[in-house]
Amino acid sequence: MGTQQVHPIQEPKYWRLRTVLGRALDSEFAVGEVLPNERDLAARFGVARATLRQALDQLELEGRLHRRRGIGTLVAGSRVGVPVGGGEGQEPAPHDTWHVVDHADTTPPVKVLRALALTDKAPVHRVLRARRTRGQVVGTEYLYVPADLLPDLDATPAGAQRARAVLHAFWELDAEEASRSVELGVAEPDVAQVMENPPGTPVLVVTTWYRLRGRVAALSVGTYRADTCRLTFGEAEPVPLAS
Amino acid sequence: MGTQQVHPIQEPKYWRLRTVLGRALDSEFAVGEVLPNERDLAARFGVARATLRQALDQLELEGRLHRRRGIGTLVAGSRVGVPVGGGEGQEPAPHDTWHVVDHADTTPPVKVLRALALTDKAPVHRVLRARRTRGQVVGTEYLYVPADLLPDLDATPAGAQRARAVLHAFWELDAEEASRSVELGVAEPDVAQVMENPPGTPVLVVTTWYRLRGRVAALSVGTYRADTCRLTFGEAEPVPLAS
DNA sequence: GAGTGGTCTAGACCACCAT
DNA sequence: TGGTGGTCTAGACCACTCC
Repeated sequence: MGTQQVHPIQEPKYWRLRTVLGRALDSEFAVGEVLPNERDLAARFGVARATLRQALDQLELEGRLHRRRGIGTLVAGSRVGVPVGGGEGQEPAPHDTWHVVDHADTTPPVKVLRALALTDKAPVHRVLRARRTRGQVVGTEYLYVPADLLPDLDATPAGAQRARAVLHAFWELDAEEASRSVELGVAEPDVAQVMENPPGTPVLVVTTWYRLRGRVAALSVGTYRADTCRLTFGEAEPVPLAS
Repeated sequence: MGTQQVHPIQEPKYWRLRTVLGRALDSEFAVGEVLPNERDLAARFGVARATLRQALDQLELEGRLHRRRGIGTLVAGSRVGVPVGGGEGQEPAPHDTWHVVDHADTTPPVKVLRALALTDKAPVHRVLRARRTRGQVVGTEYLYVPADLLPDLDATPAGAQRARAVLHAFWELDAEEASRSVELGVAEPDVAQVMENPPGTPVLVVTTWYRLRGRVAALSVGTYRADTCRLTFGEAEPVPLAS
């Protein structure tokens, strides 16, 4: 049988490593436990450190590992469910809170301007909030509201105080959440800083269109840590899917 | 001023490169255009190829680039919106179709068993479908239905034919979509093959719980290409957010 | 065969954290 | 001060695609 293949599909080393390490995480490690360091692990499996790191990158994308510089590589627990809408009767749990960070009148990104059908001269409120679950910052949100939607807003306060005023005024408009989308992105430095995360970290970007009197009135762009978050829609899941 | 800092925040080279290349994509390249090859780009920016590739990895995560072995690195268009639920009146567009691939009676993953409150002895239907949008496979779905929910199913057909029979029988139950969640994952080899994608590609994993007569009756696990998909909920967005 | 991205190596140095 | 992960280098070879 001279045509027998030793490598049936030519599986890369790092993918094989990912599988092996993943099984080890299931059977031999507890959540929060620290793995051997990368140099030792690489030596143990007979690969270069860069190859070992490729395998760890995969497991980190899956939310099964956390790596902290100066500390080590830790086994992650299951992701926390973060309600992002759809469930109309959802009352916020006490361990799930918003923390208003800041307000600005800066010009929004071009994408936002286009979605709101505005020119770059139109004044727009931008409110930055951070979302905390069990003490951990899991995500941030930029809310963009055209200023002419809130004519009765007094101009005196600034910063977080003004942000709260904008939020309350916007809530009183009772705009409808018309649509929502989720896609993958990476954390820009501004949100990364709020999320206590390095820039470039994978994030889930949630865009919400608000409608008022048949028109797109406002837009919010939420950014959630992809490593620790599982976004939930509708009611909370009947049974947790923890591993 | 001897304490002046030359590198205020010590920005990594690959992050700076990502920003520079990202701007170049906006201003100097058209969708579908091929970038210079990695060796030339690395030389042009005076970095090692591995560093250049780190920057390209980031841009690929953001869905701004596609890399094809043997071809080159191409500028990606905006992501395609894929409706995944919530919009009750959503009629499927002609360019958005499901293609039933296969049926199996294999034991589901442990996570699924636990969510359905089943033992690993209980027979469960597993239907695999692929979702196509404009000729491109954008995602796959495993639907898990306990066999005792479909007692009237005749046992004769097999493969895709049986899969369709299971789907129709399940639809007639008219189960309620109780909850839904989205998280980040990587493509396992089985779904990667259906999606015409290499294993390890980032994907958005959509889990849907179906409820029937107050009980969790079935579960579906959808897997969508994170590079090309933007998942949409509710109505289609009023204004596309294309760049 | 020539050109592309994908994988892998063996090293080096840096930033961060604990002690 | 020593250990950790993060970054970066300069190469090599492989798999795939097109001509």
